[in-house]
Amino acid sequence: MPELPEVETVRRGLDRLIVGRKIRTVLVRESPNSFPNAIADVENFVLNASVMAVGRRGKMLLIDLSSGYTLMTHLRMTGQLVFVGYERFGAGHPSNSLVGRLPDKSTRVAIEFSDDTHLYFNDQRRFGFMKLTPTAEVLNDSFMRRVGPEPLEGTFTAEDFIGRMRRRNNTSVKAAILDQSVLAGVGNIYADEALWAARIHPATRVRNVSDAQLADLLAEIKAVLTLSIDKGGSTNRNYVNAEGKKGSYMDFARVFRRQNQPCLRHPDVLIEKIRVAGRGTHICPVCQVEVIE
DNA sequence: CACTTGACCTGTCCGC
DNA sequence: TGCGGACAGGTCAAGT
Repeated sequence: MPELPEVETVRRGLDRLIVGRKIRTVLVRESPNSFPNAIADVENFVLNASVMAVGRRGKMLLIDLSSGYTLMTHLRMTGQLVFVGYERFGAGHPSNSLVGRLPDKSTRVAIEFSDDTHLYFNDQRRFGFMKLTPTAEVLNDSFMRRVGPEPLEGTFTAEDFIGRMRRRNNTSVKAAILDQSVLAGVGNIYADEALWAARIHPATRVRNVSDAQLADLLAEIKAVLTLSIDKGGSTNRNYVNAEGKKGSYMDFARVFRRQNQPCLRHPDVLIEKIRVAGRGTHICPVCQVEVIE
């Protein structure tokens, strides 16, 4: 599921909902990925610790605890982090809502806070993980060492982006912007959206994209990520925020999952779905023409 | 080294 | 209904 806007939406929700709460119990369901740490570490460094801050780097969530440890959490394709407070007992919450049904069969980790509220890590496909790392060693994590700049930070310039893209001159421009070491946070949805906006065919080799086009592409990446954060992210299938609610960006999507619907620039032309870089890819065949040298 | 492909899992959808 | 296959928001380990 989650790309930068979805992970940032979850982060903002958790920042509001769990900071300051103290962990009373942690239940880990058998899973190859969640909590590979020794149980003793969980008991020593998670139980009775309080949540100090919730950060994000690319698609990685960083839940800092008062014990000096961080819960590094990656949602991968279908992960969810949902806080359940007291509302499940209150009026106005339909019993069939996700919040009302948690935990469920895809719950991998259940954290109970000392005030009887809960945080559930749900993950249908079990690609995601939650792992305990000393906060001082978070930056040594292999993902953290390799991940590229945050696209929405002002210090990330077009020159930086062009330089990083040029190292991937021989691959498709879509594969390049999906590469988290080039820049952080772009996934399949926003790659397609930004490439349509910049009028670049996703299969075009980077070497055949001009510097001016790359600068334009970065501007469109920033614009689409910003818009999506504003809409609470995209719910294509499973994504929900920290309150179990869906995002609305898909109502604004211009190409993603709009195959066989008209291009917003060319009402007579239908969006096509093709395969690029091993991923389902949506294009307007008129706006986006592959440049082959 | 750069680049591509398959694997990791579970669930859903589509065609027969 | 049932069954097989393709596909799904990400990343990494192998392969070429």
